[in-house]
Amino acid sequence: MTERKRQILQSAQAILKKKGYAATSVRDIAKSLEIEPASLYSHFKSKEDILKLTCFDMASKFDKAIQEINTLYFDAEQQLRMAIREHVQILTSHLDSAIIFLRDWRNLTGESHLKFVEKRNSYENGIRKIIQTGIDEGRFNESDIKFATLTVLSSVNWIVEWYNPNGKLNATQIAEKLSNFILSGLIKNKL
Amino acid sequence: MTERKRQILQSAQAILKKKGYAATSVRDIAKSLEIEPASLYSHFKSKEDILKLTCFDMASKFDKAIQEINTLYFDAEQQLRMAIREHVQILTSHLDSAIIFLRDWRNLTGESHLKFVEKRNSYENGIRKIIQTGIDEGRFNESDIKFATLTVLSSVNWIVEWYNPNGKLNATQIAEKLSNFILSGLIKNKL
DNA sequence: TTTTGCCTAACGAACGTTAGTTTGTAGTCT
DNA sequence: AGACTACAAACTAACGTTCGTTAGGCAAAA
Repeated sequence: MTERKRQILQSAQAILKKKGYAATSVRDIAKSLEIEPASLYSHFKSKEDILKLTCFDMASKFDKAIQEINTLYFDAEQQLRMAIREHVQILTSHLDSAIIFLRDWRNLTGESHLKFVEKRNSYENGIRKIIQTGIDEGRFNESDIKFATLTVLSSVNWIVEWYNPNGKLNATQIAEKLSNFILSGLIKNKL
Repeated sequence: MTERKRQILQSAQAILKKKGYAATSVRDIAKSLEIEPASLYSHFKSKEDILKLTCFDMASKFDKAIQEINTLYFDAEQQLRMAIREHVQILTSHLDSAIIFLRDWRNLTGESHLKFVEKRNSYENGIRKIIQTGIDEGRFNESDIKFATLTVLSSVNWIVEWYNPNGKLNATQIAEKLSNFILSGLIKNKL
């Protein structure tokens, strides 16, 4: 990927984040770069190509993170804390892409769509595995595992809806707060 | 609203849910009803009119629920449990509309957009007020109140991403599980 | 006889994309 | 140094399609 291509991609993502993929035209993207619409096709095969690159680039970041964590021999609580920290870190340090990744992946078509869902499920399984370990260890409540996984992911992903890079909480702080909140819901009561 | 209009609205919502507002054409909607695209304009002023009706109809349901709860003299925990139960109930019993409401409100333009955001903030304030009461009562942790509110709403709203009307959990059961999870994150540790 | 619900036909605008060409720049050879 | 080559990155012009929407009319129900 050339420098220029990366530059254009970034500009495109800023607009896609604002307007959403389906509501953004190729002409919108071109205008923000002050080039002609046709010029974009020197860099990308299609409009969907931009979406594809964005979604799969993010997916691979998440994939890499969860795989690393899954190979570490920490206990479930530590693993979950790490996973949440990494997740928040990825989301907040690529906010534009993250929003597109979370909202617009549905616009992927054909094989891309299938592959994306596959990757998403695989990540979800990584999180689920950690929670399952916590239950096996006797540390986490024996709750509905699917339910727990989705609740964890939902609260983490929703961050992009309100996160402000200039706000008082940085990524690490958010991750810690969220971890405390989530773990108090998972960890067995010590009464 | 005539019976026919309601019928068309419902059909439209089923498609909007699947494809998203921006990616759905008026022709798509018409085709599913086996009528001509132009015929839709006997019932609706515009495509956005359909979105507007859907979003504000849902908003008013949420609005009504939170206002009722806010006038009741229960403690914060009870109020929050009620709010979550009502919220889940509304989401799951109007799943198509709920998904459009949550995902596609950004496509509202002009005054509708402003008004919608206003309504959303007002609802958010209702939830925040309950949590604040819990803190004042000394029952909830003195956490970042904005953070807590958003985390509660995120986990509740994410339900629409995985809820299956034919699944083993009904709305009430989901609400209770979620309430337990959320409250264990909010309620002070009794150690 | 008015109203409701749909029709046909068509409008201009915007859409994603293509073909073919020009421009600027960096490196290479004489 | 100056000429030649190669390539990246943009351009102009236009393509066929789809978009949301309107005007005006027709048939059946109230």
